[in-house]
Amino acid sequence: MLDNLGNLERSHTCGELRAANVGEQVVLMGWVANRRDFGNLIFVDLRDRDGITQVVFELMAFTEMVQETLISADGQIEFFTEIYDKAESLRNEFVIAVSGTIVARKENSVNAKLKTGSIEVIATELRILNDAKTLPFELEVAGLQNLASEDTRLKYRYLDLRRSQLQNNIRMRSKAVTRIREFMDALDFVEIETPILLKSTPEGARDFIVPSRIHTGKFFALPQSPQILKQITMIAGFDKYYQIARCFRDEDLRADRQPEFTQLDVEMSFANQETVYRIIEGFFRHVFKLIDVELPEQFPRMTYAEALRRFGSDKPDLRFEMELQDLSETLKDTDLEPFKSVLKNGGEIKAIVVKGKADYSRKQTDDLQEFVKIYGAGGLGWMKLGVPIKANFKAENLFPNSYLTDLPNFREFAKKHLSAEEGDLVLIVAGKKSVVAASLGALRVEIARRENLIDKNAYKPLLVTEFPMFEYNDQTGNYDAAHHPFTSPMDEDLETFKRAIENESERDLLGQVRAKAYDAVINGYECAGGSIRIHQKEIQALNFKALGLSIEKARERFGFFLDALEFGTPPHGGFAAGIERTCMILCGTENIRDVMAFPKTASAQDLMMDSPGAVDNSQLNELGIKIVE
RNA sequence: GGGAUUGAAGCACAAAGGCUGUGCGUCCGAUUGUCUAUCGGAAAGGUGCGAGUUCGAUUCUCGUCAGUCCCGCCA
Repeated sequence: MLDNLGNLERSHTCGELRAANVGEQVVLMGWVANRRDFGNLIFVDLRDRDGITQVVFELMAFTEMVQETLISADGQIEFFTEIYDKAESLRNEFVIAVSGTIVARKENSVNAKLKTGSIEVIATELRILNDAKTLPFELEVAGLQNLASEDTRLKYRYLDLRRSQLQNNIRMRSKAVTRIREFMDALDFVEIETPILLKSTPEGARDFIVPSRIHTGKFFALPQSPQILKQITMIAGFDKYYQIARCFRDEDLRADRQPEFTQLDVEMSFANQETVYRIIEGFFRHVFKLIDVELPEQFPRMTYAEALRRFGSDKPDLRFEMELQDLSETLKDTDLEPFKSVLKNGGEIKAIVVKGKADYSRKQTDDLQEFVKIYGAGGLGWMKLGVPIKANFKAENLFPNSYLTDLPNFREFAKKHLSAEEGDLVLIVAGKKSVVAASLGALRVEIARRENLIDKNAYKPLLVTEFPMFEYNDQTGNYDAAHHPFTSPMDEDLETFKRAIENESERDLLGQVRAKAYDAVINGYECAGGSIRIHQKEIQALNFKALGLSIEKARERFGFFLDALEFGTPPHGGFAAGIERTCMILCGTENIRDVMAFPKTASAQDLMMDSPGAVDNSQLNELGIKIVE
């Protein structure tokens, strides 16, 4: 029934034949994407990784297209019963090999939708290399409104991956990684592999842990990132390190987050921020050429503080405006609640102006109200600068002196303090600074999405600099490392840093210390992050103290690293870039699963292989592990 | 840990407190210029699972499972 491949070899892929190939004998192999049966004439769309080529099977060779080649010299019509019967038995996703002649299609039967649409293959031999069951879902059909649901497609991931979109994405990713290697190699970086089996350090994200059989009761941990090891390659004198490194974090998933992911991990000796920025910029510039996008030689820069102030986010999407505007000063004497008490408690009042959207309905603003509540905002103030002006708060309380007392004066207020015009919608959030930033920053992005304000062809990179060194932890009352515990404070803030540590009463100064830490942001995605590290043990010791980590604890966790730091550590720094997030932008998708061959679901399962799974008791016994119910 | 949302034939989707249905796919037949073709016919089989309300639930309620998105989390 099925044929053997035998010694047949493929001559072309299904995407490369053109009018110039007319007359050639070719051998194509691939999958049957579609079959159109006309009784004595069958068209098969043959698909491989490269594209689709139309193959023609005729019972009798008498069309004008093939006259010259297939009708015998004496004018006898040739019948091709055997091959034709075979062609009739073809079904979607059968794997076949076709030998045949390339002919030009007549002008009126050219298919402009196909790269190969000007030609077709008249089959002279057909080998059915494998059959296929009817697929559990359709791959790609013209007019198909919706793909099968994602869980079905994830279960049959190998089928979903046949779709051209995923094929293209995974190929793009491969090209990107190749380009990265080219780029790093040309700059004399050394690719060094670091262990996957590491030691757990209870900092940061949850570790995935791996039990040791030989050392019963002890565990390895998978790397959250090769941070310490890459720093050690600097101490080891490699000067420039890189790795395409798999990282593992046992945290909840998001549209752009999976428990395992890949980073370009880079570290350089004798480098300051500028040195690293040049590599980051160069790397992204090089990779984005894959999609014919020329990123600027120097990325725009913005401090963390400025990003938060203007955009309410440390990863602002610069493809659209709608910046946050501060009304705290303007309204400092207001009597209007809750603005008044917010200001009294050290909070702030900020607003965004949505151009031309004064016609938002009550339902729409209610929707937005609910949206900001997700981020902890108490509510959303709004002013619709239409005719008449509408607002969900009263003007007479807004200004204590009441030189503005009626509604039309909102117009002047909005014009003067927010540059808002007739027809605009003003949205206001008041509250704790962090809540205002989070809610209004998210609202800014949400509205841009809803209102289609984002140019899909724009690519806006940004370097966000001067990240804070520490984050206050409400739960423990301590300051945690905002980046990681080896990040260097900024030289300018070194005095503050020391004072905060030496005087218990000035501990809160830690919140003001800035780090030599930075992110690269593209289109609102954090695509890379890094820092200059501490290379002197005194500063490192101070930092542990700031983090509330005793010398003993620090030694227990990073003793080997502290030792290493004492043997002549060069100044060094680096970054890690998210391969998936970068590829998401290159591929124009908003979902990380679209750039990973075998992703997991939002609940961290693999539906294809059904992992994670149980293990045999014998395995557990060998590891000395008991499952507690 | 929490919130939102979805779950009906192989796939997608409409509908409605009482009968479910449509498109695609599948199968059979016809068909020599289609491009996911056209025409005719057929099969298949059901509202994730459990409980409750009800004369009656796919619809309402609760729980649970699964997908997606988000908050928390992600040094």
